[in-house]
Amino acid sequence: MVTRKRFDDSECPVARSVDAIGDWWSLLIVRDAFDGSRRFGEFQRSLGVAKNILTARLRTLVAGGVLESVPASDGSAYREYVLTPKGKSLFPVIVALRQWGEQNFFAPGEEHSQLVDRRRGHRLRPLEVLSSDGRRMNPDDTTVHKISTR
Amino acid sequence: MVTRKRFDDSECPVARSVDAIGDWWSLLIVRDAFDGSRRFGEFQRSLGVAKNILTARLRTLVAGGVLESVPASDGSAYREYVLTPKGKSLFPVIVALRQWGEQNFFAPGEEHSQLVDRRRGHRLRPLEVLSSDGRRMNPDDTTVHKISTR
DNA sequence: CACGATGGTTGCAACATGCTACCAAAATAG
DNA sequence: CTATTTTGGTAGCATGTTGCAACCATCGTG
Repeated sequence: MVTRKRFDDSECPVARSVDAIGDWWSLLIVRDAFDGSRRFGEFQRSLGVAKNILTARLRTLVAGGVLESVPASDGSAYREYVLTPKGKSLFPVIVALRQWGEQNFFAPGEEHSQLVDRRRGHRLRPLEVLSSDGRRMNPDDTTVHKISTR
Repeated sequence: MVTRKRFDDSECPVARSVDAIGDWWSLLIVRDAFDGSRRFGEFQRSLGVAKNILTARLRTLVAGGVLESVPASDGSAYREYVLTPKGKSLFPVIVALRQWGEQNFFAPGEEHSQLVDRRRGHRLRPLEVLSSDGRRMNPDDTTVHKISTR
């Protein structure tokens, strides 16, 4: 169980997100789910994580509505873990992490896995933070309003 | 010290990113840095984290090139922690986490902090994953190429 | 029905985290 | 200049989390 820390009461969406997926394994499980892993054993082999930890993480991800447990697609009696819509909406998070890693942890020319447009095989455009009227936003161009009623 | 796990050898950029910032506190420290926190005490009060843990996290973030320690901007003898260019390039990651949190962890109308365009005070446009030719990409529209020479 | 594969659970050792107390240097008040 | 407070840490210890290995029940297959 990932114990909920001190931010139960937090009004910061980042803190709530981190609370839901912000540990080492959860994010990688979600990444594997995007890459097509569905079965317990697939995640376990792909990640090399201890089985009890994987059990716990899958449970919290299901409890958090990121994954759901469904009957196996091949008709067997086993179950599979698939992304919910909420889980799929993590796509920009995973892409952002991937692009940051590509830019910062690989020497030029060093090999690494790569996320591409399935139809054309091209790399994706780097994510851009845009204002509501489409201007590119750097960190300094933004500020946090502490409270809003939306 | 955040012990490096089993992915030293990984070719996946997501894993390397998670290894650098993928624990509960590091991401929140980076978020606070984007929001203007610079001093040890600022981070500590804002996050409520134990001081020894904060010390360790700041050290690993500095060692990882995400933050750097500079002389205090007010001329005092203390030091401050500021984002490096590598750290600033985490902006889309933080924004993605924030938007995911906003969409999924708050009831409609519930109050929460909000990141806005400083000039106009408007909310930011939701991040979009785009192909190199500008088509919007859903998870199913993409695939992972295991290796590339870039 | 026997046997391997799958998907776990359990117990324990090692490690990371959080809390409290402590401390030295820097700033500040008098 | 001295006393006190603030800042930015360390140190020690209790607790929580993780990783590993062993075990086990169910499923699928021959």
